[in-house]
Amino acid sequence: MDDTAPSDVPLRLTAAHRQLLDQVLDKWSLQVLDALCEAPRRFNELRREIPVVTQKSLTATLRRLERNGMIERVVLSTRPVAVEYRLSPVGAGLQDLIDALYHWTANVLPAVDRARARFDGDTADGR
Amino acid sequence: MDDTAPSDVPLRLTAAHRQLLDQVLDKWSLQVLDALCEAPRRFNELRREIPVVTQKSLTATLRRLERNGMIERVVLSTRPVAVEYRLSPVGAGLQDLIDALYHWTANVLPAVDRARARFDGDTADGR
DNA sequence: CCGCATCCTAAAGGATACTG
DNA sequence: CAGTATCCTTTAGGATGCGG
Repeated sequence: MDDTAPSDVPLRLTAAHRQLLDQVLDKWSLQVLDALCEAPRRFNELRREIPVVTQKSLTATLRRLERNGMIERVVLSTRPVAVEYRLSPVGAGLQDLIDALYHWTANVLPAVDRARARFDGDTADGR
Repeated sequence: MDDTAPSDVPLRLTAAHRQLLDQVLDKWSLQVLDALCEAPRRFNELRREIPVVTQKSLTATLRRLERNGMIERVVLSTRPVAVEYRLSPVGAGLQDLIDALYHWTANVLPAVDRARARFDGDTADGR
């Protein structure tokens, strides 16, 4: 993976980059990827694990992640049919990023809560 | 900020973490933060820079980021009024993450394009 | 210049029923 | 078990006009 010249890149997100991030970092995708980072999962395992996702949203999310090459869909020829979803090599590269996001949120969450309380308290003054 | 014990955390995203990420990593927020990483901006500067954002969406995004303590809103007492938005200390911690996201997307984008073409080509077979 | 309020459309997403 | 199809509600977000 040629990751040279990390300092002279424009460092602004282009449309193509944002489109990819939008398809991969949305609400449901994050949770699916988070689960698959741990181990491959079957469809209904994900459904149970993700709390309140509907079948429709989960299907759409899995299809989108598959289309973008983040996950692989493996049909096991058992009876009845079983389908397993697992991280692709490309998708596996997301582990570190999700990890970093997790640690960042964990660190700032207290400060964020304070900021929210402060903001919500400022309702009657000179805004 | 105590950033100890990075290895024995459960590493699963909780509802509170995801809610924060949802408020900060959405389509418009990413672009606003990306711009503010470079330098503070005025309202209409952001509007011009973000291409197709409407006033309503930009206002909503800025309010949400301000509420979560990611950015600070500074009213300059000029004539007419000028308002400057800048990254808060907490929000500044996002620079590295946005950076990491950028580099990841830049690296995988070719592979993603291939995956998309392959997926979209598989339309008539046994799916 | 900055932003709020209103209206309205388009898209996401839930509920439910049915199929290989 | 792993979906597809349909309907229907909720929300995001664009357009426009006004106010501080």
